Amino acid sequence: MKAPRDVPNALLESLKSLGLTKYEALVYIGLLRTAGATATEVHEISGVPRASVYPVLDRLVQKELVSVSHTTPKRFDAVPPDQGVENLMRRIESDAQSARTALDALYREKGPGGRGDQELVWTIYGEENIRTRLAGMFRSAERSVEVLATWDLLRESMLELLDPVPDSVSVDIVTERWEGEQPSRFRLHVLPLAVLQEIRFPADKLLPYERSGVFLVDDARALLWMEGADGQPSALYSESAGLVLFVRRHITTVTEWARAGVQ
Amino acid sequence: MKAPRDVPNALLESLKSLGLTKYEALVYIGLLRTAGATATEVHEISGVPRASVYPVLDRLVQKELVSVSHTTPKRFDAVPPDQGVENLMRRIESDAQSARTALDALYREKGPGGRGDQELVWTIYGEENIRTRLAGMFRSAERSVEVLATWDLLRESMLELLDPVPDSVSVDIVTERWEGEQPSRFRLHVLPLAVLQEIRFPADKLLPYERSGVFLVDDARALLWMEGADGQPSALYSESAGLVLFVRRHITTVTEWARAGVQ
DNA sequence: ACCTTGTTGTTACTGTAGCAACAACATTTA
DNA sequence: TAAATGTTGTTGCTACAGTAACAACAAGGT
Repeated sequence: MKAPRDVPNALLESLKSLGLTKYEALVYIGLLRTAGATATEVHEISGVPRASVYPVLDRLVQKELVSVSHTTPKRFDAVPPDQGVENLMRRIESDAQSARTALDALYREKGPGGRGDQELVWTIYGEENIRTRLAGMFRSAERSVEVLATWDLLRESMLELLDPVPDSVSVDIVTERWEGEQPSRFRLHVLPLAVLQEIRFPADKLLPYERSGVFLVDDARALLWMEGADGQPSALYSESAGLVLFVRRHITTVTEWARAGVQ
Repeated sequence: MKAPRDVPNALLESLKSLGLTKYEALVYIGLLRTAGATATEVHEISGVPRASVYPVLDRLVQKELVSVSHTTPKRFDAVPPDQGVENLMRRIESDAQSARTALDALYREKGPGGRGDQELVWTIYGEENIRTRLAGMFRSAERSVEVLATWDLLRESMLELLDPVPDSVSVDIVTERWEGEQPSRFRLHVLPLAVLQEIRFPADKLLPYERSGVFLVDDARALLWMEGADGQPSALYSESAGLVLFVRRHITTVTEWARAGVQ
């Protein structure tokens, strides 16, 4: 009779998000460590009240995580972890798939119309979301793409997104340094930009170096990539004249300053 | 102001298993159909109480499913469905991954020992689980593998599992027909087996044709593949002398009958 | 200016469902 | 009989579902 050794809380949370309850997780974990246990043994190992063990085991069998013996008393055994997790994931994947198609049908009903994008400033959370928004901007560029960003950000997230930009579109990139081959496709400006480097404010406090950047397409759509101290990226996107003008000025001014050696 | 058209219940369930609540699902669906809606509009579209809309939207932003504008009043927009679903799946996948490794660590602690597999009859649910058990049996075969199964089952699930059987092990396969090339690796017995074909019982009722089969390894470990009328496969596995002997007799008898033309 | 009207965003409260936890009891096995 | 098994019912708890009310603010009319 092993002790109901306590289980890392993170593991319980993970299993919960796979659709298990606390008890189901505890019982499954307990069974992994003891093959062929009776219900009472499961209770002792997992710390789950004995009366609750029976319905929990039923559910776990239903979810294909444990198998049952035909003895009396019944004995239970856990499916190996990698396969058990896969059994759970299979259901979720299938739900995800059907949700995707059903949602997509609803989504296509409405055209891209609506005042959605005009004259509003949107905040976008999550790197993935920002990247797809940027990809959409670049793909639909008609005249110009202007980029002012830290090298870290460019290298990690940007360069591949710039591939789909049509050839007829001019691409200007401003950054503080460049490693590796310089692509001829873009007009590249490597400038020692103070705004892109470490900053002290107030004078005695060093602000952490962040990945950041601004992006302007066709002088009409702008995106600001920000990154909080926690490393969570977020962005502002807008087609409003106000923000576009601000970004326009920002890029121009910073470039001019750097060129003039103001630093 | 569109009607809060009711949403297919299956979709709500799918989204719930991806970690959303009912309200979160309704609001997200509503936003997919109306770009840049205010909180009140979201309330009208989704049918979610207006007061509940605010915390729900907060959570959706947190989960990277919607973006927010910086106007007053705030306006909200949904991330496109395929990407939204992927944002949800990313979290789940990562949970699954960490769960897998953590569980595996626990799992390896206990050796394969224990009375787990001896003298007990186990029921295994789910085709995947049965297949992995069979794979394990075949892989560890030392002398003989005997298979008596319907052709449907053999073709769909079995043949690839037999690949890892060591060369020194004799493999006997009994089935009611064979399509395609006959492998020389196995001793093959194609016999018109009544047990594997349609059966009437009682005389006027036709039992549905099922995929079924019995498997015997080294005369020591047996697995019975059953399939209920609902098509859900399940299996019995045992190393007990009783069941092994039963399967031993079953295979022998059936083969003898068929050979003698008893039909 | 003032009052009205309607909307926004927030807070508090009630109801409900599913799970967690406990107690008691009938049934079987030794 | 004693011990363990399997079942039922009750209670508490928590997160979500749903309702009501309110302060803050803007627009419009007199």
